[in-house]
Amino acid sequence: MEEARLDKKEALRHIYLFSGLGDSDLEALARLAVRRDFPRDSHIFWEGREAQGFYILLEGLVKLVKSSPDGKEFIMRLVMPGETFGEAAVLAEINYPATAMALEDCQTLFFPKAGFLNLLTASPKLARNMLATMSRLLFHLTRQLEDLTLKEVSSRLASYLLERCREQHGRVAADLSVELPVTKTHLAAYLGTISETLSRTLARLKSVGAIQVEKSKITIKDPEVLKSISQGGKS
Amino acid sequence: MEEARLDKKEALRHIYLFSGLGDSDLEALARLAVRRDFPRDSHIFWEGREAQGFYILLEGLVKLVKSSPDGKEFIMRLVMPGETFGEAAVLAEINYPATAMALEDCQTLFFPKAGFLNLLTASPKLARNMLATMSRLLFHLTRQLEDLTLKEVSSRLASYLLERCREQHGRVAADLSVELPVTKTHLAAYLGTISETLSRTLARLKSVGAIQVEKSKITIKDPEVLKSISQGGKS
DNA sequence: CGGCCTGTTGATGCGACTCAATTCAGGTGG
DNA sequence: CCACCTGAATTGAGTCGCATCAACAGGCCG
Repeated sequence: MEEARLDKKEALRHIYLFSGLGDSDLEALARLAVRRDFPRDSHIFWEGREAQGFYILLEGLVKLVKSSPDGKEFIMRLVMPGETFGEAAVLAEINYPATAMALEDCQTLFFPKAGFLNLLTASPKLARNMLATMSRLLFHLTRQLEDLTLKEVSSRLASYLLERCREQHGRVAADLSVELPVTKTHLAAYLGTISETLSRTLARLKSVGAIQVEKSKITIKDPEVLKSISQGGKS
Repeated sequence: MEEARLDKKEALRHIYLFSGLGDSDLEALARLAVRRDFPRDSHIFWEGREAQGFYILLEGLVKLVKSSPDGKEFIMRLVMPGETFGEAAVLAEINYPATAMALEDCQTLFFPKAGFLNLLTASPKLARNMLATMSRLLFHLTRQLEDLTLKEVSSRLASYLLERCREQHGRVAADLSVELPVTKTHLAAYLGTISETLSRTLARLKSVGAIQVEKSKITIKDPEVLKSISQGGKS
């Protein structure tokens, strides 16, 4: 038991949300955290349900989705290891705004609402980190909103590829490759479209020499063209 | 000067973000706040600029917009008196995510970033309020994202009307009227469309007997039909 | 009166979703 | 090892929603 808690504490140290916290805070968080694992394709929480707490993803891949009555679904966010999800619902009296589902086998830490709120009032640093985290989320959502309303699919795809490239290599240049973290069908749902359209759009980008596609690895051949398309230039 | 500060302090008491704060916190906030007024059609801040601080709208109407190179614009949010805007950029090291513009003559209070961050660490209650505010913003944005990706214009319009009705009357029923806070062109930009399409959609809702339109006052005639349309039922 | 802005209505075209058929890859079991 | 099945990806044809372009009516104000 002691060992397990120490492990948890060390793991927490490397989570962005908890960076810079003192030992006593980390210890309290470790005591609070509950290990919860989810098999592939299982649901972690449902949109509209009362929030019990939030999660940190240790290992695996999670999608946060909105779905419409007639079966279509939109992926709000893909959660990668080290990131948190379900935070928003903990802090206001609101329900989970989306459904969370494990796309791979997942290991998470769960933080119950009440206990976490206590820690939050006790630790100004934690509160600051939380505010920063939520600000970045907000920023991300505004970007998505902008893209969906003002840009067409080819622009959104180009933006996505450039962003991923920057994230994976720190820069954008010719012949750098981007590995898609999910299937193309999922990517389509993330970009607010459907797999058929994504397929056609990828083919179009390939035909103008902007990219090269093999399986789920996409290689950027012409960054300039891609940038121009991402800014709304017609493809 | 003393009088002015006392006035400011009293005004702050009724802002949601500051509710439940102690006198000393309010006083510090009042000392920090700077009165800034903006004439109609003037810009308050620009997307992409470094955030200096955030604002509380005391009087007037503000739109937060994203605009594309080719002139189209999308209204992220309409800010009403008592609400804050520009908060997100203060807490993470990010720039303003949208442009703020006064749609009417506006009176605001401005809170410089550095000073506010100090207060934030000193007052757990303020931090909690801030987190709750941002959570609600996040919730609102996720709803917008959902609507834009999964619903068509008629559904979005119906949702908007129902929401406004609930907000203005506390309930939804036949013969309740909704007063649009902005021009129809602005509403169109808020719903992610253009004025022509909005005009046609309103006409269609009117022709099926769901609503009645006079100037900027819209009366709900058939709540059931409206609800059905808002959930994606074809109009 | 003559601009100017808002709103409405019509005709047209484009982007993207739908439906359907086919191919392909991965995994399973005989 | 091959036959089989399932889900993913691709491609084509048809349709629809909505943006675009254009013309015009009404209200407001200098």
